[in-house]
Amino acid sequence: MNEDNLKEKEELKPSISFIEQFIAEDIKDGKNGGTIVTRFPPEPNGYLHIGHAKAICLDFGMAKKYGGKCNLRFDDTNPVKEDVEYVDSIKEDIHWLGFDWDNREYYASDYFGKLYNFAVELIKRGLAYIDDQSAEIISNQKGTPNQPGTVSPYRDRQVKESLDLFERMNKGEFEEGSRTLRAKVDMTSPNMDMRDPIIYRIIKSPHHRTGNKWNVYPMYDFAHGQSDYFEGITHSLCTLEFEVHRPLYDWFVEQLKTSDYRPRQIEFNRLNLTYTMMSKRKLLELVQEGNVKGWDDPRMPTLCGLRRRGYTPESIKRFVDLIGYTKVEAINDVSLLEHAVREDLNMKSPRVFGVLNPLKVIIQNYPEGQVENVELINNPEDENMGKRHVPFSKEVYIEQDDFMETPPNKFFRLAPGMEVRLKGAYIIKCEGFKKNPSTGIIEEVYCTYDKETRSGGSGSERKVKGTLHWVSAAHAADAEVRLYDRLFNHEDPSGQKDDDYRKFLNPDSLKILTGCKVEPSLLTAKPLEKFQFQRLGYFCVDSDSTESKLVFNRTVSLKDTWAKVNK
RNA sequence: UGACCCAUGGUGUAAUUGGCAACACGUUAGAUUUUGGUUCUAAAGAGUCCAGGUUCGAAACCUGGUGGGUCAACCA
Repeated sequence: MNEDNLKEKEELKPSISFIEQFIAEDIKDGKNGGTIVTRFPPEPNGYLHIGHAKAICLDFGMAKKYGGKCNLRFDDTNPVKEDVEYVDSIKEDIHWLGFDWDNREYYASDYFGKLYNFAVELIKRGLAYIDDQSAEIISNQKGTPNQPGTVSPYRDRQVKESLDLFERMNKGEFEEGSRTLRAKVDMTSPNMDMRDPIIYRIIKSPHHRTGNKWNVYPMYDFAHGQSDYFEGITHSLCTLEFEVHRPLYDWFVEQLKTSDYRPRQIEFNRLNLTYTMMSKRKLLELVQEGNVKGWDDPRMPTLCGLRRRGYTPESIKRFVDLIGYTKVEAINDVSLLEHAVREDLNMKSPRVFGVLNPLKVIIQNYPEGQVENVELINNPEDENMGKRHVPFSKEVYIEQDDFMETPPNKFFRLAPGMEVRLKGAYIIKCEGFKKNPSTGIIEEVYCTYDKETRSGGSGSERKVKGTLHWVSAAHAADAEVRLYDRLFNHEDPSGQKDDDYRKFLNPDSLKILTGCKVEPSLLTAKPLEKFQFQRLGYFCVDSDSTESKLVFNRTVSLKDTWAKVNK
C-alpha cells in the first residue's frame, strides 16, 4: 500500500468522539458481557428542544451502531412538575427524528416500589436516616464548597425509628417538608453532592401515573443510577453538569450491585446555539409571556418549532453530527444549522415561483388574453422530480426588489432600458413605469417581450445578465408569508450576568407579509410541505394554512451574495 | 478559600494516541449557471492560553500559573 492509499483510507475513517471511544473499548474489553444498552431519560415537564436532539442522536445512535438497544425512560420523580401532555409530545418528537424504542418505554415511576425497598434496605444497613430538620437548617449544615458540613443531630437515629418514620411519611402522616430521608455518606466530602444527600421527600400532589399511591418520592440522585441499574443500562450518557453527581451515582450502584455488572455514566457538552437559548424554564417564560406564540412557534429552538419552521429531521441530525461531542462548553453558530437545512432542502425541495412583494409588469406587445403554459424543471438537482407547467400571460408580478428606477452598478435586474429573462419564459425589456407622484412608489412597469426568446425555443440561447421569477397576475394564488429572523439580537442572550435575556429580544423576529402571489400549483399544498421559492429561500406550508388561505413559513433564505454586495 | 471539569484559525471539531496542525461552517476571489442558488477551484485565517520540564521530537506527557465552567433545590 502506498502513501496515497493510506491517506485515502484515513479520510474514509471518520474520527469518533471520546464517548464512542470509551464505548468501543468497553465492548472490546468485554465489560458487561460486551453489550451496550443506553437510555434517553427526559423529564416530562416540557417540550424537547434541539439540545435534546443531540442527546437522542447519541443515545440511540451509539446503541444502533454497536448492536445494542436504547430505552426511552421518563424521569418522572417529581409529580408537581410533570404531566402526560409532555409525554406524548416527547414521543412524537423522537419518532419524528427517526428513532424508535420498540416496546421499551419505561418510567422512573415504574420503579418506585423497588426504590422504596432499596431505601428501606439502606436504613437497615445504617446507610440512611430520617432527618426531622427544616430545609433551611439542613442547608446551613451542608457547609459551602469551601467549608465542610456538620452532621445532623438525627444522623445516628435508631434504625427502628427511621424505619417507622419512613413508613409513616409514606402513609401521609407528616406534612410536606417536615422530614426527609437522607443517605449517610460524608458530611466533610469536598463534593457537596456527597454530604448526606436527601434521597426521599414528602410530596402530596398526585403523580400523573401513580396517582395518590405514594406520599414520598425519590430525588433524581436516588432514582437515576438505580433506574439505569434496573434496566441493565451499560452507558448512561448525560450532560456535563452531572459530572459532580457521578461519585454519588456510583456510590448507590455500589450499594445495589449483586454482580459485576455496572452502568457507566459519561458526560458530554450541552448544545448551545447562538441567538437563542435552551433553558426549558426560560423557553416556558417566552411562551407564557407571549413573546412567542407557543412551544411550536417557528422561532423556538424546540423540535416542534423547528419542524413547523420547515426543518427536516435529516438536517438536524446532520447538524448534530457536524458539531460533535466533547467536554468543551461551546456555543455553536446557527449558520451551521442553516447550512445543514439548505444542504438537505436543496436536494429535496421542488422549486416554485412565489413573489413576496409583488410589482405588476405589463408586457405591452404580448397578445391580450393569450396564456401559455411554460415548462419548468422542478429541481435541477434531481431530474426524477420532473417538470411542471406554469401559466404565463400579459400581466405578471415580479419582486419589487427586482426593479429599480436608477440601478446601482452590477444590478442585473429590471431597470429602464434593461433586459432580463423571466425564467422559463421570455426575455423582456423595460420600456417605462408608472410612479405614484405623491408617494414615489413604483406602481407598474411596462415592458416588451422578445417573442423569439422563449425558453427551449430556437432563440432561447440569447443571454441576458439577469433571470427573474414571476407569477402570472391572472392565475396567481394569494398567500400569507411569515418571515422569521433570530429571536434575539445577542449571540448569547441568557449568558449575560448583568442583563436579563428579555432585553435582547429582537422586535423584528417575525414579519408577516400578506398579499403575496404564488404560482397556482401551490393551491393544493398541504401543511409541512416544503418548497424552494426560487431565488428567495426555502418555505414550508404552515399548519395555519387552509385551501382558502395559504400560509407559508420561511425556513431559511437562500444565500444572497447580491444582498451582501449591496450592503 | 475547596473539589471536579475544560482551554487548538472568527465558530465548531480533527490530529492514526509523542512524528509535516487537518476538516466543516463562515469570509474573500475566480469559473460555471435561464435561481446573484447549486456545483467547482483557489485564497486568507491558528503554530495549539502562559511559563517551565521530560524527549531526537510535545497540541498531546509532567509541574506550576492564568482564564472559563460546574457544585452549597426537599429540581432534573
